[in-house]
Amino acid sequence: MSADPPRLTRKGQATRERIVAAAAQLMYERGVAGTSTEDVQAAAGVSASQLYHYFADKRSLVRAVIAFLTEAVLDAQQPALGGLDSVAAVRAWRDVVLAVVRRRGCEGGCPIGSLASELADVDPEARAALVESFDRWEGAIRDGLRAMHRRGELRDGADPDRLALGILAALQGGLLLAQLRRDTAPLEAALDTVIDQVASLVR
Amino acid sequence: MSADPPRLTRKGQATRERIVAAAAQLMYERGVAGTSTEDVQAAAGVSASQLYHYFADKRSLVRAVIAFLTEAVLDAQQPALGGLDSVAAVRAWRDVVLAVVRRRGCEGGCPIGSLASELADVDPEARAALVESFDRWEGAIRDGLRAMHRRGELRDGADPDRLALGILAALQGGLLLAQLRRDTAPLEAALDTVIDQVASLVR
DNA sequence: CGTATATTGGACTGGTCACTCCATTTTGTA
DNA sequence: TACAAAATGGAGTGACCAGTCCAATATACG
Repeated sequence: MSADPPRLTRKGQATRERIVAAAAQLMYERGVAGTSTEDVQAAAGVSASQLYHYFADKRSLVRAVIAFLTEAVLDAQQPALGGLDSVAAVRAWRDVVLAVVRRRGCEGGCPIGSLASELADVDPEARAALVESFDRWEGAIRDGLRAMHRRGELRDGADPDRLALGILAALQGGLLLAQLRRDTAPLEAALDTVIDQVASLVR
Repeated sequence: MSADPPRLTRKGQATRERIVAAAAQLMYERGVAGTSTEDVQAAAGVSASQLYHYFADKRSLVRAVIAFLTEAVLDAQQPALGGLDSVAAVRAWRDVVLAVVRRRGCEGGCPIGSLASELADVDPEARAALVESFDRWEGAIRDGLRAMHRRGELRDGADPDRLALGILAALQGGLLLAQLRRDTAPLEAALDTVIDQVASLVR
């Protein structure tokens, strides 16, 4: 499908990463449309020819940013995200997420969610990449709940897959409202509501 | 605070509304940054001087669009949104929301939520307007749950205000995931999870 | 009817943006 | 060391875009 990528020198790799990191930061703060390639050049300390040497166009830079932010977001939740196989673990993860959000003063929302909202209907390739990002996130939550279910800790009627989706959606909606109101209360309410529901399904 | 608004002729009023409706449609489909004032002019069939006769600048047009879409979104959920004072009523509202989303093929997400994500951190006035929009939405949900609580239909431990926030967040997150995946399943899972939680708190 | 005011047409502008081009320097490797 | 490929500098380009300007027309109202 894709042609062979041009070989990258160590220096080239470093430059490329600097560009992606700078772009990710700016696009998170101002959105993709609000970030010009010139802004990225200035922030990364590179010239136009460098940026376009490593990326075919702005959209392919955006795809690299999606990959970069996906790793950053999932990493920031580790190790809590890795073992969500008890209500206590889920509540601990909730606390980790809230700490991250508080640290940045409720600004910025979810890096992946913001990109998803902006790009879902205007950039099909970005959308596909974002679907994959959310699949990984959802998968991590689902694995924990499935483990609980397998061990018989959840009632038979409970559907761990749907609960995982419910938790992820509550997180995204809670983050949006927290960003808008500059207050973590909506995020706390959202997560606690779905986590209480999980708890109520424990035998 | 604001100067007296220039008087509008019937014709002027109609022109102004045509501009707002066209802008709302385009900004919903492509985002605010993705919609140029020239696009709006073409879609509304007006000239640049007309647009800038009725709106000081693009940002004030955006504020009008927020008001317009807020009414549209809340209206689309009536009368279901008005009487959410039983679990059955909440589930009926859920079905109304899902019908709306299905009708548009899961494209577009939430008109207000999308604007919130794009504007929360870059346009303080827009953010304030969007906070008000969500307050109205949340208020409608909260009123229903409070009525249930007042009538003693919810357990004493239940907090109707937090539940209302949880429902709104689940809706927003579910809409985002549904938009991204082009599938209503995430929205159904999100809403059902929080609604089941409400149901589990009924005496 | 007459006049003040609202509405409209449409060309124009200064700035920004994504992206290109070509020359030059640096790096990997035989 | 020599050479091919990679990396970089930086000016340039055509398109687009928010907002302006002034003249012309339509409308309200005394």
